[in-house]
Amino acid sequence: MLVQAARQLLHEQGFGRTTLADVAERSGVPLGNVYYYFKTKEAIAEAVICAREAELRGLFAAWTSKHRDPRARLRCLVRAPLETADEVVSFGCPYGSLCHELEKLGPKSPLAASSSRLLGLYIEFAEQQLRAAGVRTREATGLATELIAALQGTALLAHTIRSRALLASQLRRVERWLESELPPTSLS
Amino acid sequence: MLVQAARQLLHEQGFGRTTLADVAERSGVPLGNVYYYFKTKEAIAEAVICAREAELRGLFAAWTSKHRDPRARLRCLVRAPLETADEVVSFGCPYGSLCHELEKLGPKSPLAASSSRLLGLYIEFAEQQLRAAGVRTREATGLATELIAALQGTALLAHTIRSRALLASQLRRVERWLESELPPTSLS
DNA sequence: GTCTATAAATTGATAGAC
DNA sequence: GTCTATCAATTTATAGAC
Repeated sequence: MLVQAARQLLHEQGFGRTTLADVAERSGVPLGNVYYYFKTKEAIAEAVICAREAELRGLFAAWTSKHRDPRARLRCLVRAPLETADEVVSFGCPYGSLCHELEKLGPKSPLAASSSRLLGLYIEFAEQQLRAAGVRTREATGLATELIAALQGTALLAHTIRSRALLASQLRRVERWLESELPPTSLS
Repeated sequence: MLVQAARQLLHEQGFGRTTLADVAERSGVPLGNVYYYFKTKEAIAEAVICAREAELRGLFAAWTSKHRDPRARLRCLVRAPLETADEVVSFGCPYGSLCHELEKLGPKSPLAASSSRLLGLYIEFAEQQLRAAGVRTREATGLATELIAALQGTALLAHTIRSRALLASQLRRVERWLESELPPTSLS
C-alpha cells in the first residue's frame, strides 16, 4: 500500500529526504502511479499523519479495553516504546519526529497543524487516565504534559545516543516517577 | 558572518530546507562566495555544530563562574530556555532540533555524530553538577539523562503547541521535580 | 487504472572574469 | 578574495500511450 510505504519512509528518512520515487519503489509501483492517488507530496504526508492518528487511537482503544485500571493503562503508555524499541532507537519516536520536522514548515503549514494533533492526542489520553486515577482536574493537564514531554525527550535521547539500554532504563525511571505522582490507591 | 547566518537558518528552517542561496542572501554575499569558504553544504553544517558547541560551553562556563553552588547552576540550566523563549517556542531547542534532523541522515553520517555530541555535552554538564550536589555517581548519570530528556521534551511540546505559557509552567515543574530529587542541603 | 517519458523547477556545485 | 554566469543532478509534477 502506498500510504504504508510512505509511513515507513517518513519515519526512517523524514519527509524532506523522502522522494516520491522512494515511495513508488517501496510500494512496487511506477512513479507515475503515485500521482494518480495523491495530487501532491504534501497530500501523501497528510495521509500518513491520518494513518498515524488512527494508529494512536487504536493503541489507546486497545489499552482502554484491556485494562479497567487507569494506572495500568498509563503503564502501557509508558512502556509502549519498548514494544518497538528497535525502531525508536534507530529512527526516534514516529510521532515526535514527524512533529519536529513538519513544524519547521512554518506555523501556517497545514502539515504542521495536522502533525501537532498527534502530540495533542497523546496528551489528551494521558490526561484522561490521570483524572480517572484520581489526579485533580487542574493538576492533570500539567502532569500529562510533563509525562508526554518525558517520553518524547527519552525517545530523542535514546535515538541520538542509539542505545536501547538507555531507552529501557529511562522508561523505568519515568514509570517510577509517575507512580510517585499518582495519589495512593484506594484499597477498597 | 557566514556561519552566523547559517546557524540562524538551520534553527529556523532546518538543514534540509535551507539552501545555500538562503545563507548567501542573509549574509549579504553572492552565492559563489559561500563556496570559497566552505567546500560543501555539509561543511557549513559542521561549522554550525561547532559554533553551537562553543555556545554551549560558553553557557556552562558562565553558569559555573557565576555560581559556586551546583544547585544554582542546575537552576540556570533548567531556566535557560526561558531566556530565549521566543526562539524556543517558534523553532524548538536549537540543539535538540539539530540532532533530530541530522540523525535522520543515518548513523554513518559525520553530521549525525557531531550533532549528537551536543546533547552529550548537555548530559555531561548536568551529571557533573548533580554529583557536586551530592548525588551518588551511579545515580547521577541516570538522573542527568532524565533531566535533559525532560528539558528536550518540554521544548518539543512548547514548540509544537506554540505556547510560551506551556514552556514556562513546564520548566517550573521540572525545577520542582529536580529539587525533590536532590539530597537535602547540608546546612553547614 | 497503469505505465513511460518528459517537462519544469529547484539547488548543490563549478568555471572563470575581475 | 569577490562576483556572475552556468552546469549538472535531483525531484516534483504532468502528458499521453496503452
